[in-house]
Amino acid sequence: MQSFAIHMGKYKTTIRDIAKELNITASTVSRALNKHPGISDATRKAVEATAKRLHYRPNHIAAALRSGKSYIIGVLVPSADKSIFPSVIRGIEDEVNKDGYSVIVGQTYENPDREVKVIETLLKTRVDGIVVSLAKGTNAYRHLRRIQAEGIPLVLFDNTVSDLGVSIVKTDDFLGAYTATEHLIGRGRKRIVHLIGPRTSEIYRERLRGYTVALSKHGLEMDPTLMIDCPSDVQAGQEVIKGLLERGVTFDAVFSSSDYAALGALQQLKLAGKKVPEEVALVGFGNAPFTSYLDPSITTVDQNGLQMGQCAARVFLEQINKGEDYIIRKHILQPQLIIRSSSP
Amino acid sequence: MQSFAIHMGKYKTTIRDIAKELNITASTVSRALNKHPGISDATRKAVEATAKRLHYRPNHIAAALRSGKSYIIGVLVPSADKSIFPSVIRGIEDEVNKDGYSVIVGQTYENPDREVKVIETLLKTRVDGIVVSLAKGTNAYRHLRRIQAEGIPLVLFDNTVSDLGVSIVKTDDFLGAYTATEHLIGRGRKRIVHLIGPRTSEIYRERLRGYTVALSKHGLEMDPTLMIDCPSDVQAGQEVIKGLLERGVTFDAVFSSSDYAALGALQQLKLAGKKVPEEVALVGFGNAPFTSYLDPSITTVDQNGLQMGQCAARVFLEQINKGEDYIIRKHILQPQLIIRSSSP
DNA sequence: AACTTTTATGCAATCGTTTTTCGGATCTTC
DNA sequence: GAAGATCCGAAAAACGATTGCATAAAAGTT
Repeated sequence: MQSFAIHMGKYKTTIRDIAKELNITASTVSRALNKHPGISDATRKAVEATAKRLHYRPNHIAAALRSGKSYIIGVLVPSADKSIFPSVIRGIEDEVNKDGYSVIVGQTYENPDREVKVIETLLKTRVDGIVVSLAKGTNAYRHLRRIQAEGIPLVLFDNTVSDLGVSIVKTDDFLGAYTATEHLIGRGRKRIVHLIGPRTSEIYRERLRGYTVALSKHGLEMDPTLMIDCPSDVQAGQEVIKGLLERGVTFDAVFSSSDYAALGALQQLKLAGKKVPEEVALVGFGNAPFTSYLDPSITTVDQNGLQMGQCAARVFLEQINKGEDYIIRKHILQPQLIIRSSSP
Repeated sequence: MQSFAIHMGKYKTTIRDIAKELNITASTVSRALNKHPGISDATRKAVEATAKRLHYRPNHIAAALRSGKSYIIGVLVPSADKSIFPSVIRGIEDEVNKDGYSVIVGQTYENPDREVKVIETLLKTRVDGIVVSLAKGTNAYRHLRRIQAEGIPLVLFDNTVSDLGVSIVKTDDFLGAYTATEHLIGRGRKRIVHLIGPRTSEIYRERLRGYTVALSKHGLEMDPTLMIDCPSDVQAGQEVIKGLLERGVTFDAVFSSSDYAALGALQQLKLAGKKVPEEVALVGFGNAPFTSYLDPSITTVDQNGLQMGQCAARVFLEQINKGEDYIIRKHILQPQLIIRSSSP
């Protein structure tokens, strides 16, 4: 039977099999395998040896059921392949893997309804914690409260909501935008267009605030015709800039709240024969990989997704380990302005 | 107790609670919830109603333990944020979500040892299937055989290995490379450099073959000095082209086995004052997002990651549903040449 | 009315662990 | 050599669902 089992591989050896082999009980095997104190070195070694010999593979599911810990955490992002999210996910994975956790990634595709649904399936899977960057359109928070109510550690990152009594890790969007705008002002630009992202999300409201505060601090006029709502994609950036040029609006710089819109802006400016950076300087936000490849390469604000992910993971692990009385943390990460050819 | 429970949220209601409430047994509740035949409509409705009222949430873990199905599948890729993998993952997710599966993504970072380890943890998690794109350096397949031995559906995609008796979904790399090379020849190019990717992976061997067959088919000389091994990253592309230019090698086109190396090549050519495409035409492989943003935008071979993901997912689902006697499938997807400014 | 069949539910075992409780050795210590 | 103390390990009860088998009631058949 046994060698048959090994050959077929279908039969799974359990701790009971190990126990039978050694004439001890399953409980002893369990404790030996988990290095509990109160098990002699001799039996522990024996158990480990036969476990190896029988190709024992622990059944996480059974362990999860009994102990109530699945060692899986859910990470919910708008899109796993956009913006900083790939790096964030990697950062989280790297960090939690060390403690034996696996990661299930869910994507909302910026759809609030899907956000609710995916969280529901994560809860059914009995994940040990949930790390979320909200969809841009999310404005109700029942699903998040439910997570809290279940007593499951919840960490928000990047696109967050403040007044929920939950741990948060995010970029200092205000500071990033402020620094970027000030940089343009320092280069002598007076009429700076700002492409505002979807105001439903705190991120873009903060970036807008950074822009306006920088202007007023330096005594520059705040012209509403230069502050334009613009989704975070290439096409939208193109259209907005095209509209400005057609209407004959004059401007000498563009600060876009996203790299994608900045790219669209760049394309449209080149098309219209405007020299970048000579006639119009350009700054994006996010340090997307392509920004450094463009011609000219574009100045942008780096958010360090890897670090954000690691930080979020550590906050999560802290909550897990502290249990009931964990402390709610707010980590505001410093963004960094990366100056490139579009605003030298 | 109950209202307290609802408020605290910590107490999880189980099927037993529902059963007690209705004076029936847990088995009936289970069957009602799973829409088994042989449960009257009346009790099914009643069960569903009280389930809702008590905020019942099925415990996937318990179900998984008993039924042996976790409804989780593992997807293993070199890096979730590179090349076609983001799209592939999305494609897989979209498809398997429909059937109630969740996805755990593992990353190998192109490290064969890590590949073995991650597969081991996926097996411990008792995933219902594993979908893998091999790391470039992988050349032993014990870990894959183990998956097969356990009787767990395995699907390889993109970077695969043929002689393992396992389902495969991949791009026709030969055809892609052949088409790309022929395209350059058709534009009158005679001395075409080929940047060969890591030959440990079948992908790059096939692309090389496509290149050579196209040359010989059109009676062009096969010059070894133009066929250069080159890792798939920007810097390597830069270095190789720089070396060629310094050594005074003449060439009028570059066909790179990866977009990243192509990008490096482009940068170096521009730096050296070579006009692209006039003096040197350029074709990449993979249709990475940035290729269309560059100046000039570069011609490349699109692999349609989304489709590949969906296809892999469907193959997997088919295996799951067929059970023991599933058929091994090989899907070879047609790549598409996308002609842009770098080789108009 | 006495059967067979169908339908709807209950009973109890099971999945593979973890964990609490408890009992029996072995070892101190006076 | 007896009373504790100390260690190891056994027994058994969970965890929350699924499922084969049994069975009672209802329905159908002649």
